[in-house]
Amino acid sequence: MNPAAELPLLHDLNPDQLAAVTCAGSALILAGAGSGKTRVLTTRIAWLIQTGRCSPPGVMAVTFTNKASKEMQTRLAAMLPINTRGMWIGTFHGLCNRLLRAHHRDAGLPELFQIFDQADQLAAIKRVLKQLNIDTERFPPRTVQNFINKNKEAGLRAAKVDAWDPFSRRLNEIYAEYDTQCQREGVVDFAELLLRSYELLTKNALLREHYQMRFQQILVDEFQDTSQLQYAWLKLLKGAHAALFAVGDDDQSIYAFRGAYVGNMGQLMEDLALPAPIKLTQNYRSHSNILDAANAVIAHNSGRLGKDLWTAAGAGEPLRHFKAWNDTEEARFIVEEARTLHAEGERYSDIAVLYRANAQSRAIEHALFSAGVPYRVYGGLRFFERTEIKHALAYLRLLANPEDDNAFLRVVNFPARGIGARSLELVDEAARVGGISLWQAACGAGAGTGKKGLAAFVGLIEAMQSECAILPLQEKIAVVIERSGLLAHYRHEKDGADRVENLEELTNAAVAFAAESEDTTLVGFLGHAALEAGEHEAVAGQDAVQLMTVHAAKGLEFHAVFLSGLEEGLFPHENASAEADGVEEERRLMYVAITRARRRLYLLHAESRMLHGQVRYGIPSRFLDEIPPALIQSFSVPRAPSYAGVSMSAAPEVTVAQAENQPFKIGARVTHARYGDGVVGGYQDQGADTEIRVSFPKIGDKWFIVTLARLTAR
DNA sequence: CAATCAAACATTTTT
DNA sequence: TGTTTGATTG
Repeated sequence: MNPAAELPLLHDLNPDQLAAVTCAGSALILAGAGSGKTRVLTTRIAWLIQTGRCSPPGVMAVTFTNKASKEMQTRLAAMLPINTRGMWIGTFHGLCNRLLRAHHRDAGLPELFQIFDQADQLAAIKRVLKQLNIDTERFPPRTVQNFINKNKEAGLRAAKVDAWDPFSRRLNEIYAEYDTQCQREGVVDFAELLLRSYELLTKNALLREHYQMRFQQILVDEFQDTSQLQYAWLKLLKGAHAALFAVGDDDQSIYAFRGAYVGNMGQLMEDLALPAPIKLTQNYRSHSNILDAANAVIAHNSGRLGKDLWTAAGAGEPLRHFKAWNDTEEARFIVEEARTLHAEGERYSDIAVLYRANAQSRAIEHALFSAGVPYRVYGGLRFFERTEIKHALAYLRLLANPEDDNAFLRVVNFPARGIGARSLELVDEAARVGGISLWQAACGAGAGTGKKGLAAFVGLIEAMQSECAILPLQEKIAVVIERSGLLAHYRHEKDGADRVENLEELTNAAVAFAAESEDTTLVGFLGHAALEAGEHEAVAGQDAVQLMTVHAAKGLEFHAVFLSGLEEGLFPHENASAEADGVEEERRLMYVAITRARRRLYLLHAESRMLHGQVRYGIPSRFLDEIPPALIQSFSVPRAPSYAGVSMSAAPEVTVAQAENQPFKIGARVTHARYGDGVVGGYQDQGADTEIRVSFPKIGDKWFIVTLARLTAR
């Protein structure tokens, strides 16, 4: 036994984990799904420090999500008696932000530079396009945004981009102008955070050497998702002597479309002359039937680093493959099965429904909703992305940095204060001619001409500025949402109650931020808002079925997983076949999906599915065929071909089971599990299902599927 | 300026 | 099919 294993913190690591944790120098860890990756990462940091191999300030640990970085910090705090504050633990973007804040002058940025999120970036691009008088039909803002981000992620400034054809040349001109605008306004987008700090370290030898000296141990999570620029950034920081500990899984690389480059794994081995990756293949999550299925599917990919997952747990249940006639039946199956599982003692929150595309959630939500089964959909708008919050943040940004034209435009006339397109055009003109910001132009216009609205707006911002100057963060926010008129505006709006609540919640967010980060500055909070859009997760304590895309499920696990829509064209998605290695990436996505399940996995496919308002007939996904049949139990519900979607010519079975289809008389008083008392308003045939309309006094009319709705007579 | 309407459109999205 | 975007209109 390795003497190192005497340390309590290394107890019950398996041999591979132990080898990874205690390895010397740089390493690539190939960490399969559910193999204890996070544990290895945090234990290594703790081990490095406890054995005196590294001091806390010598550690940098990089993740992709705030969630992952928080989890790492929490676990470390539990393992180490010391404060983890000396370490740099955070996301790529968070750490770059930190670097640029500390050296803003060297990076050529104003002290209070602001961060654009995707939406801000898009708005800024639209402004550039307008200014350059560019036809947005030929150059859609999204295309421009992709072009800019792709190039930044590849480390290329506009001057370095190879643009030969007229189209890319024009795109590149827009890129250049966009960057100029950002620089003028003192804002950086997400990709810019990376590129700017990379350039800072490249150009500034003193700084580079300082950080290379400081960080002796650099650890990276989800290494397969790094972009080329991120990898270059890591290598730069690593320098000649530090150790780079990269943990990742090439089989779970599903973000190529966002610039992730799996090739970095092979490149790392080559660059650092590493012998072979350390493979963590023991899975602590799933039964072997599930793992065997995952292994079999992913084996169809080429160019893998290569690994098979195994488990000490038993075979477990077979996978269940359900063939539904259509998406409605698929959804109904999920509901019934979820209810059964729940009745058997499973918590709803341990059940997940995964799908390839968000649009698939609707049918499932509808069925769950009608049946009164609690559920939660991941992936909607997050807190800091809500319009009312963005408005409030824009006011705050304007206070911190009046040059921010994006923020200016967002709030100059919101709430409406009589500043129309005409006035704004004049301001815009003045700004362009004078080479000044909209804010400066507005100050001039407000004072000089008789533009009352503008003068009032300028006065308002200035008043808020002086009023807020000495207030603590949360009071600044309170003042801004009040004085700006945002609160009043939403209070008067009919459906504004939620928005008012969110605005008030913003002050709480500020308090929480100040407490957690010990940063009480406005700019600190704004950075936090841009880099951490807020939680996506379910409210703790609420027991609900989890609905999400397969992408969103990465890193999560559930007792039971329903994988819906396993049809050619949907999963693998039809667009994927056009992309290089597209199908292989879809297969990795399938691999991620399968490995989410602990005990039970349902594979669902529907013969016909309503897609974009049209019935589409799908053949079962090739991925189903790639799973050994011995692992699968297949079944379906026999059904007469009377469903309109299946056969247009078949006569509808109107006379069958009429009583069962319409269990309540119209006008009957019923009670619903969720909505309480109501009155039956009518019925409607919806393909295979009959729907019932119930009027609730407070809520209004609701439609339910008769066979699913939990209605009782009263 | 808000409200309404037709047209376009619909993978995935850690920051 | 359902949502989002933009253009038109009162």
